[in-house]
Parts: sequence; structure tokens; C-alpha cells
Amino acid sequence: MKKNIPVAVSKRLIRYYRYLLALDMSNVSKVSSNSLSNKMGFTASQIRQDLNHFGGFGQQGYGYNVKTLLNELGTILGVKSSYTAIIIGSGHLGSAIAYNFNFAKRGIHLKAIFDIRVDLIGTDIQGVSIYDIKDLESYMSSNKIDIAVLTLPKKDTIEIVDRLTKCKIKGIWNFSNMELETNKNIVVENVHLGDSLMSLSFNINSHEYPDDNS
Amino acid sequence: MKKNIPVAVSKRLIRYYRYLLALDMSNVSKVSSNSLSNKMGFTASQIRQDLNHFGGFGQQGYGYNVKTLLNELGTILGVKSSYTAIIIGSGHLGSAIAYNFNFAKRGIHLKAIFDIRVDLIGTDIQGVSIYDIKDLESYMSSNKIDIAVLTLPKKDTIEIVDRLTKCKIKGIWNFSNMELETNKNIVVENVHLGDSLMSLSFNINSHEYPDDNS
DNA sequence: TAGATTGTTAATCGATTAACAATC
DNA sequence: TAGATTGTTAATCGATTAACAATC
Repeated sequence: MKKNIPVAVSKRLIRYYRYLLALDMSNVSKVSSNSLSNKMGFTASQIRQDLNHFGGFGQQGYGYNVKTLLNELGTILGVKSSYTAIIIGSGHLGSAIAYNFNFAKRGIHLKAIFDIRVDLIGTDIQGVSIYDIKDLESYMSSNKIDIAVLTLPKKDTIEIVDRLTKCKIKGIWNFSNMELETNKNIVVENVHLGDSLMSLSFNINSHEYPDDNS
Repeated sequence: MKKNIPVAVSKRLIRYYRYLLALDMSNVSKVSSNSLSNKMGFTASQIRQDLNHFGGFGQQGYGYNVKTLLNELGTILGVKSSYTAIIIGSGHLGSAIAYNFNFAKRGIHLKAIFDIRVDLIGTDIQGVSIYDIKDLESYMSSNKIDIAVLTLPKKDTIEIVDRLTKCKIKGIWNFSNMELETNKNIVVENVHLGDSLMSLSFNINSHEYPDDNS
């Protein structure tokens, strides 16, 4: 479909998608690279360049049709693939994600939650059942699951990754604060909240002591 | 102290810091750009280049002293500044962060949590008291607070940002899924979990349908 | 001292921006 | 058709890598 896409490009595609969703909600039907540029802070040239990594979605003299572009981006970003997901670890963070996070909006169907604590087994969060982690393999063998969200203690993570690998998981959304070692077929997306906070403190710090370079 | 630091550089500094912390824990006292390169996947040249944005922390023929480098990076990243923080919104996500996140490790002191729900006021999470959001201004006037962590519903966010601005907050760690409009003196770090998950699904998707470009 | 490894300059590579012909 | 705006090539800019002199 295309050559290797730089990470910077895919990050921008995601933002375009977010912004186009909002446009579509407000019933805007067409948009030009120039107006996107004004609103989003990227140059019009970059926007056109980015979109043309994947083929021409626009029309000269007109611009881009919002619904068409959303559709194309949705396909590229996997929204159309209707991936399925499970959460592993129903502690504070896992349940916060189950309660608050809108998986459906991103084309993902949250199908189950797993935990080790017996008192939770059989309960549910927003209609999504909590299962015993013992039953992970049997569940996975009868349900097609693409993505596992890891919100469990560090100490249990390696074992779980190993088990998920055997179950042929496709992607891991990793909240366990550690680097995972996985085989090449598993896509890992790490959420490093620690790095994010450090980034904030770096920026405050350099804001406070600005350039006194001579 | 230095010219404008590219975001890519500051992101790497954070990773160096993380890795050096681990080295220091294992009582490793010196490290070369070459060994860092092998372990971390950046080129040795890039590591030296990055560090020299801020001045020479190493010694020719020897390498870098781990504790010295940690110390310098800690200063640059603001770990030494002992920033203080409050969490606003003690829902699932806010309390997950209060329970699980190690602020102290990053040189940040979590001092208070604010919420609107009366039944929570007066309780605490891991020793950090929950206060009534009504009392935000009086609390801020008698306590020096640098950072606010926003884990409250979207609809209340704008108002709270406005109040925090008046209280001269320095930085906002934003989990409310929206772009904030703040004045130039406030540093904002957005955590876009949605974008992170989209990034995962994009990568799974392009993994599944690899380059069939001709 | 000889060996090692930094700090730094120069060369390369890649990503962003500018420009414009194609065309709706 | 004339005006607008894309798609795409070329020019610029910035970031990464290579190389090596300085020096511990």
C-alpha cells in the first residue's frame, strides 16, 4: 500500500482523524489543506504531503470531502478493522480505563476483563464481565482477540506476555511500567506516564530558566 | 544555559535518565556513550551530541560518571526542583494515579487531591487528603503548588483551568481529553490515551497489510 | 606513555516547506 | 472559462551520523 511511514506522519494522521471527526459532527462536508492548516497548526504543504503517502484523497480545485477523507483515514488507522480487546488487571488503572475510555469510538470492541482476585470474578464493569485469569487461554481459544491492555503489576507482566504470545495476540497496549520483550509479530504500544510527567517538569524547568546562553 | 532544545532531544534525555537510574541502582559507576548505545539503541554519536547540548558531562578517555550524569540530567529535567502537585478530580482515573503513580521518584511531591463529591472530602488516598474543590483558591494561596493533574470531567475542565490560571499554576498534566487554551506562562503536557490506542491499531493494521507497493 | 573515549566539526540523511504544473 | 486547490517535484532546513582532534 505504501513505503515505510515515519512515526511523525502516523501521529499526525491520528490528529487529522480526530479533527475531521469533529468537523463531520458539525456537518462540515468539505475542507481544504489550507483551512486544516490554519486550525491545526501544520503547514498546508505538510498536510497534503502526509495524505499523499497513501494516495490522492482530494480533488484539485475543490479540496477534501470530509466523509471520504475520514473513511480513508479510518481504513489506514485500523478503525475499520473492528479490533477486539481485553483488559488484564482490574485494579485502579484497569478499571479506570474500563469505566472512562471510549474504545468503541476508535473501532475497538472491549470484550472482557481478567483479574486474579476471586471476589471480582463474575462481576462486571459497564457490562463487560470480569473473568478469572486462569481461564485466559480457554477464553482466547473461543474468542478472536486482537489487543490486550496490560494494567497489572509489573511482577506478573512477563508471565502474562508469555501466555498472550502463545495465544497469538496481535497488539499490546502496555501500561506496566516496563519495556516488554516480545516477538516481532506483536505490536507494542507503551504508555509511559512517568516520561510524560518528566517531560512536563523539564518544560517547566526550562521555562523558568530560559536561554541565558551567550 | 542552552539554545532551544528539540523535543526529540528532551524525550531522549528522559530515557537516559531512566536508564542511568537503573545503572546506579545496580551500583554501576561509569558508563561510556558506546555502552549506552548498545543497551538503548541510540547511536553513541547521538548520545554524545544530546548531552553536549547542555555542556560536557564526560571525561575523555574515561566516559561518564553515572552519579554525576544523573545529577546533571536531574537538574536539567527539573527533578531537583522538588515541584509540588495536586490532583483535581478523584474519579477512577484520578485515584488510580494517586494510588499507583510514583511522584516522589520524579522529584514531585503530591500534596493534595480535590473533588466535588462531599462524601469524599476529608478522606484520603495513601495519606494524601481529599479537599473540597471550593477550597482550591484558599489552599493554593497558602501552599506553593506548581503542577495540577487534571482528571476531571471535560465539562468542568475549562472552569478549573481558569481558576488554576488565576492561582498562577506553572504546569498542567492534562488527562481531560481536550486541548486546553492557556496563557503562555503555563506549561501543558497532554496525555492523549486515545491517540496512543489509535497508534497501536495503526501499527497492527500496517503490520497486517505490509508493503504491497509496486 | 598508549589506549580510550569524549567534545565538536563536517558530511549525510531525512523531513519539512516552497513552488508550480495539473486539473477539477 | 477562471479560480481554486490538489498532487508532486525541487529546494531548504534540521537532525542524525561519521570522523577525528583533543585530552584524560
